[in-house]
Amino acid sequence: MPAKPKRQKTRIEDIRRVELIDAAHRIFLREGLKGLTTTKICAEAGMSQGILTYYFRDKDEVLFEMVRMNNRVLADAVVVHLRAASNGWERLTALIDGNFPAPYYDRPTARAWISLYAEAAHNERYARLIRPYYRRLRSNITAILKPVMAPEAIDHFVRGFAAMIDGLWLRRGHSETDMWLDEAKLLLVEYIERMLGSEVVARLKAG
Amino acid sequence: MPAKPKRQKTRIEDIRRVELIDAAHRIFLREGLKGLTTTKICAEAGMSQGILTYYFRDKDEVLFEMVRMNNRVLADAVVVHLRAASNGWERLTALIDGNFPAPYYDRPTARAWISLYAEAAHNERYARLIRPYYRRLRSNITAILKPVMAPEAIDHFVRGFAAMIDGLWLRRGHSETDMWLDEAKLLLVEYIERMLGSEVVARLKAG
DNA sequence: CAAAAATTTGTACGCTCTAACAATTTTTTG
DNA sequence: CAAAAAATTGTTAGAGCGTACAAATTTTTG
Repeated sequence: MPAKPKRQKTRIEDIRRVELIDAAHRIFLREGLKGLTTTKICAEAGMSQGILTYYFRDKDEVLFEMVRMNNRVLADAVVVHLRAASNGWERLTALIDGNFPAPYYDRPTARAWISLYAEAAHNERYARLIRPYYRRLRSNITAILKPVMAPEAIDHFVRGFAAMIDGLWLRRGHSETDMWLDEAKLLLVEYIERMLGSEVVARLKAG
Repeated sequence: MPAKPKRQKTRIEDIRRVELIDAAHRIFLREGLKGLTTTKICAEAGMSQGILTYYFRDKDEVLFEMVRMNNRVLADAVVVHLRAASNGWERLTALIDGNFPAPYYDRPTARAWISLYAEAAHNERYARLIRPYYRRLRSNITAILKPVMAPEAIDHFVRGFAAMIDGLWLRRGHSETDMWLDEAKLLLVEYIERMLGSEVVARLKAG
């Protein structure tokens, strides 16, 4: 057996994979999970049918890579926001900004992700794809609130906060006019303020 | 042309339709919208394949009737709760009870309805099926709050409240343990209390 | 430049689903 | 009870899907 079974790979493999993932992402936003077929992905990428299974095991691997890429981008954005924050309150609002990225809180995006969530409900592999998102949200909030709140109170708050975030995305997908970015962010800020109470908020703003 | 084109129908048509709708409902809760196929519906009802298109135009008509039946049952339950309420505050909590019927706030139910919502996002006919639910919720809340709040404030509140309800259902579908009935109701009651403020709540409880 | 490897194409198989429908059985009617 | 109507069955056509794969093309290698 050779010491170097794989030589330095040409970059074309990486290029094609990214092109296909991008194409899948466009279809996904446009037509949801149901409309995401191999034929459409390849056509959108300007390639022929068979190429997909040459660069990926199957269609799901394209989808999974797409979701992972998205999660990574979102998580990085949150980190950037968090770094810029100078106290607990700003770190909380940074989480809001991170979960509602300005240009992407639109109906197609909301619709697409809802379709993925729906599938995840009956498919464990899809469910595993989504869980990291919540784990990170939970751990971020917990870290921020730990200095100023009791653990059980934090858990209770996180459950409500997470539900609110999900609900605001769901409402966004439901109608073109029923929900919009500023309103969603305002509702979340109000939620934090009223649920934590002015005393905790003051302490958050202090440190 | 005869004066009576349709004579007194035998009840068997109504029986079969209900049986098929019930069967569809069981499949729907068990496997979601994606698992709801004509073959499975008929098998579940103990009939043969072809019978479905004899009593319904197509599969979607079964689904639509199923949803309409469900909406009717839910709406009736809300009305019962509302009748028993003696002031504004109780009417609000009655809405909560109506939207979270004790034995049905479980994972299969949540999953199933999420799958329907996902489809509605890309299918206008499905979307029309769901809208009445929100219209009723909105109009119920508005009627309750009109005496004690400004119209714009009511709209703002309703958007948050509706998002919270949706989010709590979404969270319920996501995991077996992350959300449960008492916690969901508590979060909603807290939401109302904190968002409306003690003064408005006091006035609601007064009348 | 020729051989080998990598890349791309187009086709085709097997699967699942919906809806249509002829054929059959059961029930009602006169 | 026989004819007509209603109810039910089982099959099948047709469309869309994912994936496998042989063949063709392009690029790399020596």
